[in-house]
Amino acid sequence: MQTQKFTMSDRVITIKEIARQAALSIGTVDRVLHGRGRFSKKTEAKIKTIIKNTGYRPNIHARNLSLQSTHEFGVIIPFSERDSDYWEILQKGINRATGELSSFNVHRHFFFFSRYAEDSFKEACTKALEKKIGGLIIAPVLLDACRSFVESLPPGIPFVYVDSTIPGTTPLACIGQNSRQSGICAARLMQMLVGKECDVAVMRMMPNDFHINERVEGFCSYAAEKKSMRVHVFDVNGSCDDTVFAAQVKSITDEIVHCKGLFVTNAAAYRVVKALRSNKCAGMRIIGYDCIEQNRLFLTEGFIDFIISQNTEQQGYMAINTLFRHLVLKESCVREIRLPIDIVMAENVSDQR
Amino acid sequence: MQTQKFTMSDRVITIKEIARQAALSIGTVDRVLHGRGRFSKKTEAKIKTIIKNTGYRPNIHARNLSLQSTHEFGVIIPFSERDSDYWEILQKGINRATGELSSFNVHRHFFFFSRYAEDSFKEACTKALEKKIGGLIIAPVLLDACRSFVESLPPGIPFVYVDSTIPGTTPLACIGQNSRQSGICAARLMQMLVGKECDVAVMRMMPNDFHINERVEGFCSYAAEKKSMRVHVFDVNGSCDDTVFAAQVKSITDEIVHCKGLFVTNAAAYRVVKALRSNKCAGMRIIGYDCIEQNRLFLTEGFIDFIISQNTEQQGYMAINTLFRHLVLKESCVREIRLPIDIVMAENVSDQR
DNA sequence: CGAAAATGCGTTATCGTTAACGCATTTTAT
DNA sequence: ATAAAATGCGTTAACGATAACGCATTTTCG
Repeated sequence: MQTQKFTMSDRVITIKEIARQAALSIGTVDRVLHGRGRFSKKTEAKIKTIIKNTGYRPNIHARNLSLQSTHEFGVIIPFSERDSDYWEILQKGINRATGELSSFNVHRHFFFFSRYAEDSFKEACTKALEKKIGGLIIAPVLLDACRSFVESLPPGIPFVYVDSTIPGTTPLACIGQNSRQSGICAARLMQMLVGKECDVAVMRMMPNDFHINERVEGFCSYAAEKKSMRVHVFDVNGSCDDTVFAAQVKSITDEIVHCKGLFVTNAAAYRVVKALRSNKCAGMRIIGYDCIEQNRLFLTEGFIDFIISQNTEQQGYMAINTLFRHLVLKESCVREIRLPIDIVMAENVSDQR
Repeated sequence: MQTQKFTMSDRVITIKEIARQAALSIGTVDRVLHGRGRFSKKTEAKIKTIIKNTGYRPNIHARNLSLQSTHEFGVIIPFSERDSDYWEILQKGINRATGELSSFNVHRHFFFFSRYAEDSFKEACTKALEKKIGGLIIAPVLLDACRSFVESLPPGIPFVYVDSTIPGTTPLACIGQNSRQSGICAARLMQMLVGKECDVAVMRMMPNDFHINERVEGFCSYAAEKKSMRVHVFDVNGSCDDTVFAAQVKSITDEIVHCKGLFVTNAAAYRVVKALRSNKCAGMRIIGYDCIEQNRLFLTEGFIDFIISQNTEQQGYMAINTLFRHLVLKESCVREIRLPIDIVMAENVSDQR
């Protein structure tokens, strides 16, 4: 036998059982449970007491069977521009999760915006609301626009932040990584690569958002504290095409040529490698972010030494899962999920997601 | 509205719908679906055709509601002995998964055995079968005993391997890590720590199972290929108490004192650190395995440089999840799950599971 | 040949939750 | 004062899958 029926002694508490104990009908119990009115204060108290004492938990199967409902989740994230293939990985995790939950009729709808245009964000939000969505996953990269959106959100629509968070707002959960600590990790690894008493360059990718600043700060503070590497920070605009990008990199080549290492503060490490390739910076150690395909390739080929992974796929997966547990299973959830800082190199990239 | 009812156009295929198309009753359809006899070849063919064409998938909620069943999973793993606190982490993952699945009445039952006693393994297996279990999670550390057990298993009881696998057997899935590759990772990291042209020691923990041999092999082959470190392998018995263990380590101190690094091939790194502490091996770089509490502590305190994590917690989680998806949701699953090789150091240990 | 067994099917109650509906009372408004 | 509205409850039909039960036919076998 693969399964066992409940025995009598198991005492599963159902609505019927509550109704029996309260000497009322299941209809009344149901109305109290859902606060749909048509009951007296006295009955409400009586039933709620029984619910507490028995630890009643509704049967999800019966609920879902009865409700016959689909669950539509909205996902408001930047679309993949040149400097943010990153978001594609998040989509993968979201798709994996919704795939696993297809039996529950969970569906996701993407609403993309441009990180550089607040209006496109607002438009994405409007479209999401039009879709009669049950919950939202939001990448709060545009702080102000996002804040005013979530504050205007009708109550009862929960939202989960991925990537970062906005203080003072009330998400169901926020899922992210400790950016400053990841910068510290990068510095530690860099120091191992180049040894102490070296010059290293940091490419602060512009526009420098919250994460990027934190990463730079973490990196620099480690170097300062350990009195090891001399850090030189350069600002590079990442929102341009490859030619312009390469030109930018080339223009600072002379200043970084004496550096033994280079820390690229976002997923653009592969672009830097391409730009440097034909140059005199051969042998320079490179640490970057995010396990996107191009970075993986350069890792295995030895052009990039380390990639710090944000576990983005897992972030997407957990975001959907959090909404699911809250909305479908009606369970409580963890409010803050910190994902580990994954260290990826040529030798362990293959099994990395 | 958080949810939407199906519209007419959605065309959800139910048993009733199949019965209608076949001009039969739902009872007959059900009997065909479950192969419970009492139907003609002709009706069987007719119904199976419709099922294929429509892509019918049973509604899990209705099924589970109707079956009113609990799902009992057996977990056959070594108990935590001195040298394998490792298995406690697996338990954590298993408990996390079963916690999340409590709404589905999924329960796990642990059956522990000693890695050093085949009889205790057989006893654990017998007890598991007595419990009328629907599926099994097995740590196949005792190859022969395990092989003959799974071959004698009544068909219909699926089993999932964690930690490693046994060729030639037919598990539902096997979940593990590429041990050899993890040894290569360790070697790469070690080389970064000590530089080339160094002596390093490997503590091959005995009894040396499959994983441990693979790790050693990976480590040595990297060193040989890169023509970098000179590797010295020492066998150390891990299945003894701290005093005896320390004595063993002490007895080889003279031979390893010139080594700049030490690679401990299982979770016992913290024991080695303790044994070396009062000794002359200060400053020796240490790389070990598994994120157990004692190793985490020594990481943060700087006595251990790197821990290769097998993601054991996740292994436990995925094992339960695999059984769940197969037995409860009746979904197909991935046969081989390779978990990433996680690199843990002081700077990223805190967010690591 | 005739009783017993097997075959091929339909009908129905059940699982727990939901929500529409119905029906007395009681309260509110004109 | 009286119609209209609100209150407080019970009843019931879904939702889809399952499996027990029943009832004709047909087959098997002594």
